[in-house]
Amino acid sequence: MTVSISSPAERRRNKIRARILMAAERVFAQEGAEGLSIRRLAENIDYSPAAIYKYFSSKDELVDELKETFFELILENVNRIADTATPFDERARDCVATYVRLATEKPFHYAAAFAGESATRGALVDGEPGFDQSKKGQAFNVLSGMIAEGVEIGAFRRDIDPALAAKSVWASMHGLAMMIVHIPSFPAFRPEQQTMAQDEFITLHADQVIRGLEAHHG
Amino acid sequence: MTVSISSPAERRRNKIRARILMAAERVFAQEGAEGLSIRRLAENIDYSPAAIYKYFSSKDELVDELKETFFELILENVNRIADTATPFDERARDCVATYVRLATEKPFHYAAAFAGESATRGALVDGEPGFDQSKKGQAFNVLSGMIAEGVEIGAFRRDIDPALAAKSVWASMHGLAMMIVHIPSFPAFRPEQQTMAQDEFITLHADQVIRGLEAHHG
DNA sequence: AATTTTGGTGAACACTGTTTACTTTTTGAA
DNA sequence: TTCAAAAAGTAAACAGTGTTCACCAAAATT
Repeated sequence: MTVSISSPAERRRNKIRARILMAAERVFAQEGAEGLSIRRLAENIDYSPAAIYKYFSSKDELVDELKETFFELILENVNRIADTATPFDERARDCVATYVRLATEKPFHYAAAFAGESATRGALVDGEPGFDQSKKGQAFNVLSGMIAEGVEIGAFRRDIDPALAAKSVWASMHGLAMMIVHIPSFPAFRPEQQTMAQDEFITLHADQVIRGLEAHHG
Repeated sequence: MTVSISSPAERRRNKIRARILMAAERVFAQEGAEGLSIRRLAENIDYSPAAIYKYFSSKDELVDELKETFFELILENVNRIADTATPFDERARDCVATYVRLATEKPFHYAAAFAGESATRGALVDGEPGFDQSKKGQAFNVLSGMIAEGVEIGAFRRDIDPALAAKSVWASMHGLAMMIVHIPSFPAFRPEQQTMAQDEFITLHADQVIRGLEAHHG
């Protein structure tokens, strides 16, 4: 980590950049990428639309920064849980559940974080250059590490390849997250249960996913 | 099923509707919803943009029909496999794997089928009115039925609620499908393995998901 | 045969992201 | 402190988008 010495000009610039991002964050969180228009954004901060382009080369770049910040939040939370002293199984389930819960709290961020990927730069597979640097990549590594631990201590099947299994688990998490994001009432059975059932269901799903990894010493 | 007797006028109308849908399907399959513009579409079939609106009330409605047709394909395939005489476990895994494979073959269709949901009409949860009529709903019911069968014959844990478990399994399938759709190289480790690894991985994932349901008689 | 309904159109509305040419402000150096 | 160069900001336009409206022609109904 290098502490970059910044000139006053630079600091001023970053301040405005941050102000743009803050305004963008507000409307993006509530209306998503389509609802966030450069013109509206510019008006919110009393600038002309063209001014935005002095700070961001495109709308995509701007949104990319919102997404990265969001995944930073996910990473922090997952990391914190992974370092806990609680029993292994509980920790694992907690990670999965937390990931999904955070995703559902900022549905637009989460959906956009994956949707835009193929369009822009090379994306989200380990081995890909820069993957380990991205917040998403780091989150994956935490998951992968936890699974490796599970295999070592004998909680998980011995024949599991942690990197492979991590991808499978991630896919399962991702699926539930996307379901809830796209269908807010998921997985409601009856309307009155909605939110309660959702939290319970996340735990159930996490359980199910982890169970698929567990070793069964008869 | 009522056989609707159609007047010549009606038949002509349906023919043109179908022609529009076909042209739309072509570009949608390759460029997605954003790439499909009413103006381009109109030009392809030598109509004026406004003409489209005599057949579809909006672009969303047009795209909705493409999505429904796509899920019809998924339903047919899954149904066929579910009715097979092969061993239960194999059938279950096959269903999951096939679902994911079809999704990845028409990535735009699949992604759009879920993305648009929250915006348009009420969506994709059993109990919701019209769910059982939609192709998606029917596919869900097949899955749910298969799990119920698994519980009955003792292949799956006795404490499983089929409707709940089906949602969890679906979420897991959905997750892998979306991962592959959004990140075509997923889950590649090294570039040269890409497509082979993808098919293998789908099977691995399906295995993992089903394993989470299985009973373990020690 | 007259009338109503349907099919089709060109032009416009209200948006979108982005670029260009231009002006003002700020900065760094002579 | 003056002066050139760089940065910040803007209005206007470009090239798109989905959609609507007024209008006309053709087909279907009465």
